[in-house]
Amino acid sequence: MDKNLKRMATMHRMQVTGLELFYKNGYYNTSIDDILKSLSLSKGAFYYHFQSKEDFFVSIVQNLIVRKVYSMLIEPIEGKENPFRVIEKCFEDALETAEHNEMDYGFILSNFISEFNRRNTVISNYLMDIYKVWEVNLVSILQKGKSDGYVDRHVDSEGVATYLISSYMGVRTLMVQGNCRNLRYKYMQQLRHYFSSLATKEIA
Amino acid sequence: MDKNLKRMATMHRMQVTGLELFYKNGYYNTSIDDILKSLSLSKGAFYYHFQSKEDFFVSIVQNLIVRKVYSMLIEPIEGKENPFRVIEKCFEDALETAEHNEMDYGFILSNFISEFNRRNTVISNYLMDIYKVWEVNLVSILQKGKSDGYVDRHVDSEGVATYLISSYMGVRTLMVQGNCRNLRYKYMQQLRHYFSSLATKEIA
DNA sequence: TTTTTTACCGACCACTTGGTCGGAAAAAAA
DNA sequence: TTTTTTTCCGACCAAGTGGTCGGTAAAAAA
Repeated sequence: MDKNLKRMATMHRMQVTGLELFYKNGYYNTSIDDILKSLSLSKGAFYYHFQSKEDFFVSIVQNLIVRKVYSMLIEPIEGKENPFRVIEKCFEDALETAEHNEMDYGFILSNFISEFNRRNTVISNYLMDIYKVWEVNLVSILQKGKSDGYVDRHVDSEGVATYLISSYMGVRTLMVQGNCRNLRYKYMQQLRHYFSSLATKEIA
Repeated sequence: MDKNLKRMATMHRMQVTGLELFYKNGYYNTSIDDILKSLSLSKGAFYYHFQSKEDFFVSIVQNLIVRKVYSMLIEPIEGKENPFRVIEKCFEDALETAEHNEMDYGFILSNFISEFNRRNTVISNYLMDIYKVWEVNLVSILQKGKSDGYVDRHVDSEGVATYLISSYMGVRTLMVQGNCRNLRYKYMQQLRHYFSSLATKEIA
């Protein structure tokens, strides 16, 4: 069941290069030939492993994109500390990584959600699944933050999660055009401001 | 200089239909033939009026997209009232329009910025020009809000503008996937929350 | 060793892409 | 009316597009 190593290896190579180009040029602006050329592989190899361009992309979403988002935005948000500080740190790190990445083309998830919105519901659904996990994760950490006394009890966790995701997706889109450092700084500052309005009002 | 009415009319028809399809399917996923077919016009007509697909799109940006963004997000933000209320109203209206639009494919400006990010700098620049006007407009109304006593003097207007634009672009992207009503509600609620943390701390 | 399966090649297919061009209606100018 | 200019037609082009398919090395099984 795992003896098909060659198979897995080739598929993985294709997926990695595929994602690279799809992310860089967009799905519709990247041909299978482009990917094959940069891998020195042939059409036959591609259609031996994947049924179609769409099938190929779905496999990329489920294998690579999912992991990227998890490791960058979902897994770092855990622990019993102050959720505001945790999210802050997570976003700051993510933005900093993007800022220092010479090859940044925006937030991968948001880019593809935007590109496939209403144009390919199959792919859209897979992408939205990742989004939902992220959202649920944010909500749960905020809820825990309430019982831990960090988050004001009147706060609407789902609303906050939506707002956080929205704003993050937005800055990431803007950051591609340059001026990242400034954008990140301004964004983080306002994020902290926003958070401060959600924290428990201490009388200390 | 304005006697070329026929010319202007045909060009306008092409631009309107072009924008429709570009917005719906994306630039790279829409061919000139698609547009021509839905207009019952020929290639000759197209290349008589426009030099290339790119030139065509630029003209759409400068003639149609600019106006859409202005009328929806820039012009409504004027007046000497409380900037928070004005922006709130403007965003609420914009989101409501989107929500009730059966043919909504997201925020037009953000969609194209995302699609052309780093892939076509010429078009990107024209799009970013619109973004900048929007930003400047938000900043100036916030600054005025300070002297009018609505906005706390310590607030970083540019930071707020960035945060506002980011979050707006983000929700609009999310709204395409449905659940718009809920998203809009949650977003607006958090926006108000955020604003409340920026308002002058009255002791009344 | 022989046989079978896996993995890959690359010519080929029908179709679409952005773009060109000679010409012809239609409209305006003479 | 004739001439000129404007507007548009549609056949055509080279270069792709996603996808198929008969074939073939290499690896695994017999």
